[in-house]
Amino acid sequence: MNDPLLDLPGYALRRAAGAMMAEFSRRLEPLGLRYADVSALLLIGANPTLTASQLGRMLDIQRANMVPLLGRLTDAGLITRRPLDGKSHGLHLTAAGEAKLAEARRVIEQFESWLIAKIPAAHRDHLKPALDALWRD
Amino acid sequence: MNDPLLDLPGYALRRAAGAMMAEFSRRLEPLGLRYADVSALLLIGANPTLTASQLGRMLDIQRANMVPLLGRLTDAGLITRRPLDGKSHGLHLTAAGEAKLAEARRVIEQFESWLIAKIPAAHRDHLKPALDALWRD
DNA sequence: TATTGTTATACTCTATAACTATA
DNA sequence: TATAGTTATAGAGTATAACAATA
Repeated sequence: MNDPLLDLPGYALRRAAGAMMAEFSRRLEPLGLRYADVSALLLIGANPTLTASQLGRMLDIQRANMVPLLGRLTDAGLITRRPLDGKSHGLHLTAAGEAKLAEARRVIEQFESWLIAKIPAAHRDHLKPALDALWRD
Repeated sequence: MNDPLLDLPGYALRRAAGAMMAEFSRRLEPLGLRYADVSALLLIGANPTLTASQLGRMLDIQRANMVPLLGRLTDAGLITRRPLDGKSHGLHLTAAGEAKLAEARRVIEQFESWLIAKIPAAHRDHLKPALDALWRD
């Protein structure tokens, strides 16, 4: 079977990302979290009083789509919202949120190690800078 | 603003893939194609008499989800289906499909060159093998 | 028995427009 | 005027179960 897609870096990028995110989601399932939830928890934990809009900009998620995400985390008792002024609300981890984030950090650490280990040593240190050039520049 | 996500290769992979697929989709828009359409056209063009199930396995798309995709390509007059036996159908490009694929190939070529050019030269040759290790092994 | 093509369905993710209230 | 938070909605992508017909 002839597969011309296998020569294309762009296609490899999409398939690799899909495979890795599927694996990451599988590892997060026991925690009852999706990967968007984890990235939000990480940023809220690292930046107390972050607002929903700021968080959305950092994650490149539309304001409107933050609503169900933050609602989910709030319903799960992982975050609270405290008014900063009349229109903004600061996001904060609850004790349960801190605990869940600690669990998530362990999953992340193991997942990232596993991901890196899959890459042949000769190419390993080049992946992160190459990827960063594709989305941060 | 503190962003611990920026240290994670897995996060960079997801964001890079998202950014690149968004750009690729933008470039395909004038052709009236999505990237799944293009990958299907490429594989059908390279493998006459490929069946829908075989194509789905190569693209890692469920059989059921091939139906709307191939229906779209058929409605656009880009492919035809000819019975191979009582239950399988071989997929073939029409003349319009060949022409559209030729256009798509030019878009792909320019896009892939642009993508590669974004990567610092020192890391450039390492990206494809690193990505392949993540989804093909 | 396994596979092909298909229908139906549901869930996730993403994008846009519009509204209210506040800065 | 611009921004924050929200609602509603629609489009994609993806996953599962089930079915009839055929290998």
